[in-house]
Amino acid sequence: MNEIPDIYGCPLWADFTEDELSDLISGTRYTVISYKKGDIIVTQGDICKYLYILAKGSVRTEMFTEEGGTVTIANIPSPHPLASAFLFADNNRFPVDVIAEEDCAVMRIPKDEVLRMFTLYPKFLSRYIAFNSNITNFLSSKLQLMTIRTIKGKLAWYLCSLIPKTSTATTRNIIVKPDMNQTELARFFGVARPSLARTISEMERDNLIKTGREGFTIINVTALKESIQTS
Amino acid sequence: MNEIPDIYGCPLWADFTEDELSDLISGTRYTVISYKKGDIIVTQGDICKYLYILAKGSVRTEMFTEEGGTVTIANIPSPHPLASAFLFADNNRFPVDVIAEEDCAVMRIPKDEVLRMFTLYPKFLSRYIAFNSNITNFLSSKLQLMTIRTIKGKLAWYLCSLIPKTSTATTRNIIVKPDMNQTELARFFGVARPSLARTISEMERDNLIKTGREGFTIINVTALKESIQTS
DNA sequence: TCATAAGTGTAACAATTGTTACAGTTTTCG
DNA sequence: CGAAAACTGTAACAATTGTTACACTTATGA
Repeated sequence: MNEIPDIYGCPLWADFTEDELSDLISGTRYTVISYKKGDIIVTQGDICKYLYILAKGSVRTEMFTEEGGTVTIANIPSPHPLASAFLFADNNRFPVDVIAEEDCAVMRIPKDEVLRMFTLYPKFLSRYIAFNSNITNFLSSKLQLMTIRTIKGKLAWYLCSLIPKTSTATTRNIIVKPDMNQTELARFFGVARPSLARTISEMERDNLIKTGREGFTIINVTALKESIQTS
Repeated sequence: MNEIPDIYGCPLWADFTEDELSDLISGTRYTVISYKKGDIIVTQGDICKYLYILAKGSVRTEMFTEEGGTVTIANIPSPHPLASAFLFADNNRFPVDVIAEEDCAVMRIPKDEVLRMFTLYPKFLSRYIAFNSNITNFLSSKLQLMTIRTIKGKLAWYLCSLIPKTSTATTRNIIVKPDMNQTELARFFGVARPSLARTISEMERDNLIKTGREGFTIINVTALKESIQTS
């Protein structure tokens, strides 16, 4: 395990004790491959026969990280699985290139070994499924947001999603506070920052919301929800 | 099994023989619940403790329940799993309401039973993982498309994705043929049909592509790829 | 074959968002 | 505290896309 020290934090065995992990790894057939900065690790169209775990370095790709990962061509840092969703998909080809952004070490576990690990370590199976499920959930909500056409709709959707469940439908003047500032919110929505600011002003003018240091105040939940338009 | 005839075609056991499926189902603890049209099957925020398989009817998922403020996300036909990605996710709460679009029958398998089925039927496990992986891949490519801002970029991305792998980067005049007409393509891109037609005209005018009965002719692959902008 | 439906090309105008620039406010940190 | 940085509000203008309408072409089926 000394050769691959960085994989401890990998979400696939995040909740394992050191002994469990040691047990899991030592009984598994795998290879570790090093890449120089700029090397192509996998090419678009390659068939995915291994579970790839980035142990060192970072790679450049258009894939998604587990949570908060953006659509952009982003650096996936180690330790992180690289292609967990392609290994068992019916179409198991990489849709993108994966390129070493710096010197990398990649742990490569054959598909049948992964299946064996599933049967021997139910906890690993759970984590694997949970990991992919998390990605699905992240992508779903991201896609939901993207299908809303207008900035007004996106903001309304987002603010509504922040309403505590204890509120009733008729509650007025609900205060919600995003954990992002306006600039981050604009990037999250995929819109230009001044455009978001303009929309906020308009919604304030139309008495849908109020803004202040405490966050956003939703004046009329029903009216706000009605301003969500998906097409 | 007579009570739940429609689940045969469920993708989770699409490749099972009738005997295998019979074996799988008969040894499993589950309940079948009927809903009338309009019934709420699950509510946003509910913790997902079961694998839900829609055996009869169809459902729609909505983001918000209050009258007037509903946004339909998707219609799901039977037989289809309803929440396979939420059952094992770290945040295992439904993000949406699920409402019966017509009279429905839902097969409900407890989480621990699903785990037991995984260990007893590796084939079922494979299908379950494949199913979720397929969803992830579908969502990824959909989201990738949605993040391209311009119609020109979307079309360029799509046409490039249709280029056969045998073509080299320098090949010119590649003919690709979408399996959708212009109207369907516009809906696929999430844009208005006349807007797509206008963009096609502009790209023809700019000598990026040609159109004809045989499909699209990509005049210059490199130039086309450069017109993909993700922002 | 011919009437009808479906699909496509185009134009004028409206609506929305992006871009750029700048001023005012708030936060951070030496 | 006070300067610098980060953040926010706003405006003018450009770019893109949506909406609506209509003519034309192609496919379909009685």
